[in-house]
Amino acid sequence: MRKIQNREWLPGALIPKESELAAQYGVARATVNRALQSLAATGLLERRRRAGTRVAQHPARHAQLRIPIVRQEIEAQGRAYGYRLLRQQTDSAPGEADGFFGDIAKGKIIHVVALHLADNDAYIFEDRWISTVAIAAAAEADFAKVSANEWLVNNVPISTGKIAFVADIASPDIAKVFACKTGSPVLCAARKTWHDGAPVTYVRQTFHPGYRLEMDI
Amino acid sequence: MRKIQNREWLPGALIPKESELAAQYGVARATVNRALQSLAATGLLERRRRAGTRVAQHPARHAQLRIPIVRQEIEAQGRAYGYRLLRQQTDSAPGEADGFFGDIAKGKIIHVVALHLADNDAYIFEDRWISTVAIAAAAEADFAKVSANEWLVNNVPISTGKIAFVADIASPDIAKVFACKTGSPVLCAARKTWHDGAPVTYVRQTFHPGYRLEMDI
DNA sequence: GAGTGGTCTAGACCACTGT
DNA sequence: CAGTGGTCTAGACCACTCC
Repeated sequence: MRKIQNREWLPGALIPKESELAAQYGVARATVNRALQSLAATGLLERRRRAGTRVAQHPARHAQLRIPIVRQEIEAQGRAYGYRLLRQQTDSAPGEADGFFGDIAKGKIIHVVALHLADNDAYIFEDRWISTVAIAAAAEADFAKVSANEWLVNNVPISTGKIAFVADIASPDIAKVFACKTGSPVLCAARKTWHDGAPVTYVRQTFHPGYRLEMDI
Repeated sequence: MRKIQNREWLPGALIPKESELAAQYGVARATVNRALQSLAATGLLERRRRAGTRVAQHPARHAQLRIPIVRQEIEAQGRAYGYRLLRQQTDSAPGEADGFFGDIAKGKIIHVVALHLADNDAYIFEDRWISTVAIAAAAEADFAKVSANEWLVNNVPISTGKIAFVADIASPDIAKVFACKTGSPVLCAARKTWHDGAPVTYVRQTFHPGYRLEMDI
């Protein structure tokens, strides 16, 4: 890393092979290997068998985002977490989910609208659709007591997912929730999760106006 | 991972120690160690010396965001990348950078305003401040030919940074650039980078309306 | 086909931290 | 202060892929 930062090894340059570095630094090759793999994971190096290891052409590093678990995020700020269920009903898949739920029947999807609070201030407004096909137990869950977020974490096996962040403006309903003007800019996250290839839940979270999504590079 | 997904090991549970797993699976402890470290890196496990390894209470996995290199992102979509310098001048630090540049004198900061284009459509509007204290060569650079982004990548040692995403609304100027209405919601990224503890550059990028920042979980 | 990185092993010592 | 994970070593074999 020092040699890359000092530009001794320029972007695109081929660096010595593992065995040479091991000899130069007087360490075992396994140690060199772990170091180089670690740098490759952050995007500083590109490695290919037989072709060797090169300094990345665009050594922008990868950023890691810890997906915010709402309760933890709020409590980490020293604020009191609150949760309020606004609506829970069976529903059809939302148009914006864009085919996520495939042809799952109307009665098989639960629609939960809820609000996460920090010290009684609205923090995140959440629209969530849960498939009872993938998660049969969800049909009997009472999301008034436990947030759907936490219920799913505690009852559903780990799944894969995709998340997208977009900017939106507060609709009149959202503006009322956050006590802001209609048209205020708000950050939204749309998240889809699957388990075993089956759609589990689609969530659209609207963060309070002024929210900053921060991460390290 | 299978045992966590099948809920054999529940969230919060203490799992066997490395040496036991090594015996169970008939592999070396170093192999178990690498596997567990890998799962810990994705957020599925939490490990502490002496305390052992536990399944994470909220096993939401970490999302990795590849910071978009603008040219690559656009070309990956099969669109032609374009760059236009709108303004370049020495300037003082912007108020929004919030003390990032410390007490660096007014004449020591270059302010570059530029536009990244995809097939001649405005894609990202960029306001960038570069410290010539950290990067003396920047004073002579001509950002009309090369984007500041690429110039920095090719001339500045790798640095650390922070990035924040916020939602904003298009100002009249921004709206003109993107040919959208004033007040349209736009996603913005504010990025600070340091080298050797010294501030290097502060960038505020405004993405075109409708931009989605996507990542995998 | 040869050379590179990928991965594993068996063993060792160390650092941290909970009891 | 004992037990856990963290890290290193020396050696080996394998998989891939470029020439």
